[in-house]
Amino acid sequence: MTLPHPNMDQISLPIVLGVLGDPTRLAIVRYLASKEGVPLNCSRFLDLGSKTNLSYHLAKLREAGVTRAEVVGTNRMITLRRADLDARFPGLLDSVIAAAVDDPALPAVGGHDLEVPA
Amino acid sequence: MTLPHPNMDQISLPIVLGVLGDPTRLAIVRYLASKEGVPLNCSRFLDLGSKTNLSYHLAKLREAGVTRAEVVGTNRMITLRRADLDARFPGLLDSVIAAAVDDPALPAVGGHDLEVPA
DNA sequence: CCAATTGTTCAATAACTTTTGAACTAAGGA
DNA sequence: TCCTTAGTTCAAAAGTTATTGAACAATTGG
Repeated sequence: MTLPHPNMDQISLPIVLGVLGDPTRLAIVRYLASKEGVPLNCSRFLDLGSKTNLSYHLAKLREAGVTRAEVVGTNRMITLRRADLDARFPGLLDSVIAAAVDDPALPAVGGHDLEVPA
Repeated sequence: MTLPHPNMDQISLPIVLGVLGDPTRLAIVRYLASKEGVPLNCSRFLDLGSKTNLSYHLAKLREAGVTRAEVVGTNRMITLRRADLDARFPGLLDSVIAAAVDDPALPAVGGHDLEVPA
């Protein structure tokens, strides 16, 4: 019931960079960073692709050690592994996120903010 | 006689990350960083692969905007585009290089330091 | 001019990555 | 229990990337 994650010292620089070298995954990371602290479930990202495709990209991010996925009922709550990444590769995540925030070519998540109903 | 390079505003974050997401190319960048200021020709990197394969990887780095290649006689002198990368993605190159320096899994360049003969 | 040096290009192949749809599992609510 | 919601797995197809060797081009030095 818990999903496999690398532990901190198993996180590899080339693998992390390779995984981040994809617009869909960079958009996921950017969105996670913009909602840091809030755990988000997978369907939050459906703007970026089909359910199956997101399952694939989210697995890549998790297996690389970029995100953590917690199983909560039928949901998987996704968070950035910021502390681990900062410890392993100081400054890397911050600079990637800062650059991603400014990148108009990346696809966007959101629009249909279902919260705050009335 | 001059090779094609993207100009600074054409350098793309996902492409740069993708290109750096390869151990051979990361090793090239790490070595360039360790010799910053010194322009190096391609054969400096032959420890990392065949001539043909290096030509491929060096072209990837150049086309992504990570390196600059100047034609000098029959040599191509390779340098990191540090100023451009720092301006476009502040902190990114520094954090990647710092992490690469500490990565024992990356292949190494050097050993046969031909300089300083006697 | 000839030969050596430096690096590129080309075509082939091998190996990986991305995307898709259909089928599936697992939990939760009516 | 049955239905819905959330997400995974699998296999196939499509696309991309990495690696190789042989052939090529350009410059330099003898």
